[in-house]
Amino acid sequence: MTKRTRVTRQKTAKIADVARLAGVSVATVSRTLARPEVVIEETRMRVLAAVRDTGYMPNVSARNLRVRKTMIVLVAVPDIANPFFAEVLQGIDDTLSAAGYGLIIANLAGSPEKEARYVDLVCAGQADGVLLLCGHVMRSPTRDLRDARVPLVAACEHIPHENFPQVTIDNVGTAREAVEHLIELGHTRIAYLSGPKSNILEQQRLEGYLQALRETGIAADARLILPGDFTFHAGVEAGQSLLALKPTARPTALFAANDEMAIGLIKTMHAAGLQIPNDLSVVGFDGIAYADYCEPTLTTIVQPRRELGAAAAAELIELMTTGKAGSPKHVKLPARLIRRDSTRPPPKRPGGIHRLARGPAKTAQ
Amino acid sequence: MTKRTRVTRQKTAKIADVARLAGVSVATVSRTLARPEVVIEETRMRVLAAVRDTGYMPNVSARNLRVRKTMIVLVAVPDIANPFFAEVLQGIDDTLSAAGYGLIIANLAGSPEKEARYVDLVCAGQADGVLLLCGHVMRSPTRDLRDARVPLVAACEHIPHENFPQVTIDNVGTAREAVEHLIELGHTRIAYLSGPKSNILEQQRLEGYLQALRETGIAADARLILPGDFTFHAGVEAGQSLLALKPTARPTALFAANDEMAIGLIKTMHAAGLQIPNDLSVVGFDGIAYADYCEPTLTTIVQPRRELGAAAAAELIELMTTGKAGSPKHVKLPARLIRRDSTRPPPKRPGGIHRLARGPAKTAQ
DNA sequence: GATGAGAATGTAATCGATTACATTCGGCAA
DNA sequence: TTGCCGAATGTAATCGATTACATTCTCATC
Repeated sequence: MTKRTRVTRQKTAKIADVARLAGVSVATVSRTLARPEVVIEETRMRVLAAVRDTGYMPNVSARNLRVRKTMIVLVAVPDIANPFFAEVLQGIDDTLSAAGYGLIIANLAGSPEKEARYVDLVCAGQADGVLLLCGHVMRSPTRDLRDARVPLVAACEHIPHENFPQVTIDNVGTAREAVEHLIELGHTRIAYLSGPKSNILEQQRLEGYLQALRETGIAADARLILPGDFTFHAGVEAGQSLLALKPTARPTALFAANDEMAIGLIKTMHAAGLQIPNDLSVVGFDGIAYADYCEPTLTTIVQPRRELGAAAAAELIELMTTGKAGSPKHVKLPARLIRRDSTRPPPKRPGGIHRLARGPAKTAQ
Repeated sequence: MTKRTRVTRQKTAKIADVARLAGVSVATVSRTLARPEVVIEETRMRVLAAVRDTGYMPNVSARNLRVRKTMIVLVAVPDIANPFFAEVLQGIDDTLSAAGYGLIIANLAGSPEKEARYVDLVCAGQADGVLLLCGHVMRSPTRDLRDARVPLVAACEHIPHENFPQVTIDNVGTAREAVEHLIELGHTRIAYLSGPKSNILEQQRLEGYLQALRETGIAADARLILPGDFTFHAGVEAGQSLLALKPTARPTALFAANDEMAIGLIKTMHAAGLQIPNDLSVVGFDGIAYADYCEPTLTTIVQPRRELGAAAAAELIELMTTGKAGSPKHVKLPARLIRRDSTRPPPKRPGGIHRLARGPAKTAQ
C-alpha cells in the first residue's frame, strides 16, 4: 500500500552510484564533470546520462574537505536592517555570486556572542574569506579573526594599522565638502550631529566638519556638536535639544553624520512647526534611498553603496584566488555631494547673532 | 631575520596533532570535545590544554561530511534591500543563530540564474533547511527544491497547495480591516494601489479590499484599481495618474498594497500641492520603520516582522531536529491596523460625485 | 613485429573528523 | 586464583568526493 515514489533514489545518489550505472570508475565520473574534454565523447555521454538519471549532485562537504575550499564568504555587517548596509550588500552579492561564491551574513547586532560564534566558524574553515563592514577585526574571547589566516577585506569603515585591502570613501574630505556647501550658502552657525565617539567614521566626519570650519575661520563651538548614534531616534533627540534652545541661539544649519539621523531631526523640527530648509538647513551623509523620498529631499553625501560592496568583493576574490597575501592597498571610491531641497541660504536677520563669525558673515553667492 | 610567530602552527592544527600533543588517541580528543563526561578528569585536562596550545578547531567540512549536517540554513529572499524583508531577517537571524545555525542569504533579485545556483547548493547538501520568503518553491532548469528532500518552511508569502509549514499573517482579513477603517471614516471612493498581479500577497490584499467594499455595498470601480509593483516608484506613478484625473473624479482615500508605494504616492501628491490626509486619506501595508518616520506618519497594517521571521525559524528548527516531516500547518500571526496621521474623514462636499455609492453616502460617524 | 608515446581509464590514497567496535585495566565476587 | 563487569581508551571504518599514479590500449614508426 505504501505509495512508492518511482525512479527516485531513497537517499541522494553518490558518485559511486553514477559510476556503477554508467559502467565506469568514479574517477571518470569526477573527470567528466570537472574537465569534460579529457574523456572521450562516448564515455562522457554515458556518464552524463547516468548523472541525469540519478539526479546526482556532488556532495559539497566531501568536496570541500578534499579541495580545502568552501566557496563561501562571510560578510560581517553591524546591522542588517540598516538600509545603507543593505545596499552595500547588494553590490557584494552581485559580484560574489557571479563568481560562484555563496555568502553567509554575520549580523553582529552588537552582540559579542554572535561575533565570537562567527569567528569560530571562520577559524573552523567554514569560509574562504571574510568581508568586514564592521569597523574592526572580529574576535572571540580566545581568538582573533586573523588567527584563521583567511583572506580579509574591509569596506566602508576603515580599520587603521591593518595590512589587508580596504575599500572606503574619503570620509574626511566629503564631510568637509558637505560643511563647505553650507558655508558657501552663507551659514556660519553650523551644528554637527555626531555618531558614537568610538566609531572611526564618526571621527573622520567630525574631522571634516572641523576642517571646514577652520579653513574658513569659523570657530568651532562645542555646544553645537550634538551627541548621536546613527539612529533615527538620535535624530529626534537632537531635534528636541535644538528646540530647547532660544530661537536666537539656534544654528542656522546642521550637518548630520548620517541620513537617518538627519531625517529624524527634520521630522522633529516639522512637528514643532519649523520649516526645513527655511528655519534650518540640513545636510546628511550616506545617500540612502529614503534621503530622496523624504520631504524635503535631503541634501547629502551620496556614497556609491553598491560600488563599495562590489569593489570590496572583487578585492577579496583577487585575494582568495591568487592567494597574493597582504597587499595593504586602500582603495578610495568617489562620493559626491548631492544638493537637494534641505539646504538654502540662511534667513537674512540683520541683527543676527552670528557672534562666532570672524569676518563679515557671507551671504548667499 | 624573519620574525617567527611564536607558538602558532603554520597550518591550522588537526585532531591528530592535538592527540599527539596530549598523548592520547584521536577518539579521546573527539570525545573530550563532544561528551566531556565520558573521559576522566586527568585526561580531559591534558586534552583541553593541548587544544588550547594548538588553537585547534574541528574542521567543519570534515565534520559535516561525517555527521551529514551543516548547521546552515538557506534563506531565500526576493530583495535584501527591501526594508520589510530586512526586518524579517532580523527575527530569523535571532532565532537561528541562537540555536547555532548560520544562514546563507539567497538574494534572488528576480534572477533565475541565481535561483538555480542556490537550488543546486541545497541539493548538494550545503544546507540543512530552507526558509522561503519568496512566495514560490525555488527551482532550477533541471530540478526543484523539493528534490533536495530538505526541510522547508515558507514565511510571509503563502504558497498554496504545499505540505510544509507556513507562517504568515491574515492578508485578506487585515487588508479588509484597512479598507473598513477608511469606510468607517466615511470614505466611499476608495482607490487601491496594487502589487504585481501574479503575486499571492497582491491577490490576497486585493481580495480584502473587494470584500470590504462588497460587505458595505460599495461598488468596485476598476478605474480605481491602480497598477503597481511594490516599489516607491510605482507609488510615484500612481500619484501622477491620480493627479491626471479631474479633481472631482479623484478618490478621497487610497489603500496601498505596501508602505513604500504609499510613501511614493504621498510624496507625489505633496509635490503637486495636495495635502495628505486632507485631500486624500492613505493607508499602507507592512508597517516598515519608515512608515512612522515619514510625514504625515502612515496609517498602516503593521505586520509583526521580527516575529514572522522568528516563528518561521522556530518551525524550521523543529523540522530539522525532529525530522518530523510534512506537518502542513499554517501559522497565522496577528497583524493590526495602526491609525496614524495619513487618514481622516473625507472633506464634506455636499454635491460630491459619490455616484458609485449605492445607499446614501455615509459621512464621518 | 617490436617499441614507445600518448590518450583513456582505473585503483587507491587522501582530506579530517566521528564513532562502532575492540582492547585494556582494575576491582570485586566466588 | 580465576573470571567477569564496566569504565576508559584505542583502532580502524566511514562519510563522498578529488586526484596522483598505475594500467591498459591504440597507433605510428622503424
